[in-house]
Amino acid sequence: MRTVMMVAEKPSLAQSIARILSKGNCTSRKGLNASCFVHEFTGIFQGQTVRFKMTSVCGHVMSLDFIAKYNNWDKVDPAELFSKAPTEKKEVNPKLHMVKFLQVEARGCEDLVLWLDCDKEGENICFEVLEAVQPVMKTVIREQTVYRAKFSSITDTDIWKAFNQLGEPNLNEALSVDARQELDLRIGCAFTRFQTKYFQGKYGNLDSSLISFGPCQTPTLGFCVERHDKIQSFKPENYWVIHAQVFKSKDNPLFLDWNRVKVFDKEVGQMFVNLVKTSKEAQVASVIKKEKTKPRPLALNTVEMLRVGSSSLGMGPQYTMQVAERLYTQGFISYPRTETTHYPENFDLKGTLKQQINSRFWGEEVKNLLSNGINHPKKGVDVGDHPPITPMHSASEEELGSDGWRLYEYITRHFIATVSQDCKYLQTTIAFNIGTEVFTCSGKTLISSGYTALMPWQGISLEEDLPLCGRGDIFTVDEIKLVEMQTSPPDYLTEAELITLMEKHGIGTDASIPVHINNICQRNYVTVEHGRKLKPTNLGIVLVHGYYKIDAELVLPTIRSAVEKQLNLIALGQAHFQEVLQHALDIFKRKFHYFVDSICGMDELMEVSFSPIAEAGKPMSRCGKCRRFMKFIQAKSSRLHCSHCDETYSLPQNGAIKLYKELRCPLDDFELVLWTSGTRGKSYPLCPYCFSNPPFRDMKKNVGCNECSHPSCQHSFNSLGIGQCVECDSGVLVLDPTSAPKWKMSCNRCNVVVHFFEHAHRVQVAQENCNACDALLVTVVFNKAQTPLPACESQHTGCVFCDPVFQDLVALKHATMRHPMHRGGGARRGQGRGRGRRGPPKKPKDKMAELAAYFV
DNA sequence: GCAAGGTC
Repeated sequence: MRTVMMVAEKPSLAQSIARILSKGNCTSRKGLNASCFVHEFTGIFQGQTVRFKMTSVCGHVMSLDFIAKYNNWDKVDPAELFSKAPTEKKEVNPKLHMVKFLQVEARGCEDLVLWLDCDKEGENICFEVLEAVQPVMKTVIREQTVYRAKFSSITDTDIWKAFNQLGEPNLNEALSVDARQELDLRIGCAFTRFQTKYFQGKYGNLDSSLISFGPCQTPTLGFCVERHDKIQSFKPENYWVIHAQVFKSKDNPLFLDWNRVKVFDKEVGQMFVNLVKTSKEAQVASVIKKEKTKPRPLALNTVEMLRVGSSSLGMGPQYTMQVAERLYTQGFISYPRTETTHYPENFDLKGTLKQQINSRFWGEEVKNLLSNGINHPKKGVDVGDHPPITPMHSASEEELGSDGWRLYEYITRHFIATVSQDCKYLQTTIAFNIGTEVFTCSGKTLISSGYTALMPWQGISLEEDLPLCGRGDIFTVDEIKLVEMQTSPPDYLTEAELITLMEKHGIGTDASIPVHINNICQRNYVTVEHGRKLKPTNLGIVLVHGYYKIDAELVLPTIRSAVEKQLNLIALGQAHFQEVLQHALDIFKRKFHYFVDSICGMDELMEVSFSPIAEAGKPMSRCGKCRRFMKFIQAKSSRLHCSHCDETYSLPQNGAIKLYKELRCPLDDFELVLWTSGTRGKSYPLCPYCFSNPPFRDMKKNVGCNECSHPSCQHSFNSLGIGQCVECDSGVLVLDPTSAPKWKMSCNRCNVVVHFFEHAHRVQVAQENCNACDALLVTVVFNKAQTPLPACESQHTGCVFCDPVFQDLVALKHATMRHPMHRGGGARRGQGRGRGRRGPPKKPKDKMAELAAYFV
């Protein structure tokens, strides 16, 4: 039978669409990557009975990157990233084997129906899918075999409509996304690498190890700094108001507001006070009663949820999304990433409501709504992506956990509020004439609380009851005074305000806004203060002021919208992909060169907040080139700096660094340093030069002497390696010569640490191998008086893994069980991830012979 | 190590 393959953007949509098209009659199975499902059913396609296979991807299949050699920060000039550096598409998540999965499922299919989300990104993913599956699909001679389904919501009507009006994927829209990806990659990486390297090499106490730049994150930071500048430049101003107090009966005084509100001149204020004081009476000029409405909220979309999460629940946007994601995958709420604020026409409002009928918190309101009739939701915007966020299932706090419950509670209350009545209240305003001036006071009385019963934090604050009175009534003036006040500065931006600004200027999307905000926090450009207000750091301020000084467009929110306008021309078929891309790259390349040439402008600002690298840090190890002391700089990313050679050498992070006995690397003469991790007590020496410039082809970057394959150096794993790691596949257990008297060997790849021979006087790796397991033998020397060795021997040479004499002196514990020597005989019982038989232990080989071919 | 965009 002819098979039709259909692909959606995510597993949940594949399921929904399959359920609709198969009328609930499909069989489902897991795909080979365990994330995606395949739903199969029989149906009619182009008047023929066919087999449908509905599956999905997980967002983008591919992502763009430079080819590997252009990802070396030390060897590539960032300017090359604008044109010279080739890019390639890589699988977003190689572990998912998405291409393979799609190919396995598509093999033999005759037709492909693309059900990706109906936006430009979705269109782009269509072609990613297409490229993966087309080579394996069955070739048939037919006018069209690839179809695009365009749906505006996930409802039976819309899905069937889309199915019956299949079109074709839009290449231009997909290309506009390709162009956006390439621009973002080239521009972002070029600026980020240049800034990072430039400032890292120049300032010692920078508090970020990465000085990133991006067309979304930089304007986001810009908003925060803009507010900071407003606060800084704020000049308080004095102003004066008249406070008036009147009464009808003395025990019920009324405080009135002046109709002119305030004046900025004290003399003028005093003049008005004098005019007012001519009268001892206040005459009621009018009493106006108005019925007012506070409207129920629109259906909930992502950004509104993020705003409320931040402002009312105290949860940051990134965290709110994590919690929402969990609620969604557990089936408690609908899909949490949507811009839509309008329920689809056939949305089951009552059904959704009924699920909440037994809640002890809002069950009563729900019952009332169901028996008295629900209100029509307000008309919102339907962007055609996903329905608004609603509860899908009743839940309890115990099931969801504290934050999960708080978010669920909000989403549910919000949903019920959207089908509740508006809040209605009566506003009474009494106007008084006192002398020549008019004063008012107003009060509110509730007519019906409506939806605010569910969202009490939005309830109107009721003021004191006003006295009953009518036009012409006379009150006694109790007090008139001129009060001096001061204008106050604005406060730092709250996350909620920032989200609003980003949304308004089109910076990021519902899904990426939290990521950008999180980025500027992680890079230490802003800190989150009390009340989730974002306060820029010195670094953040200097960067933004620097951009303003050099090229303000780099930080203005228009940077994105201008580019997007151009990209849209590609999508509309009015401009060619290459033309637009080249044009934009050209502009940004020039901007980049201008920025590089003008960087001293930013330096002038940096110097105020940060100290030059030459002044920072303390002398530690000697440079192999000039034999002078290099300085150890500990700020954010620790490194060594040689002020004489003006070179900076990076070091491993998250641990302590100290000089290693003034020992030197035999290759470059640099003095070795010792890295010690705090928690696991692992340590290894490293050469500051080799760490960034691996001397051997098989040595990775950023590793210590314990992974160095130098054939004879006393610190390399050739000299100190004992045997294959008991846990990982590629590591070697290396003796830690600094660990005495609590001797240990640790894996040079993973976290395994093996303690042995406590209190031994000396532990040395011998030349011979163990006959049984091929590991190198170890010679241990104990103090004669306290030796744990049999027959008061003070010295013994044997295999750490196999020698019975050593058995009680090596704390191999569970790790032992997986060593080749101890395999079999049930010893591995309960040891979890069995890997099956492995090859013989990798003993450190003698590489002397290979040396010539080896050196780079 | 870098961007922004999908999604898990």
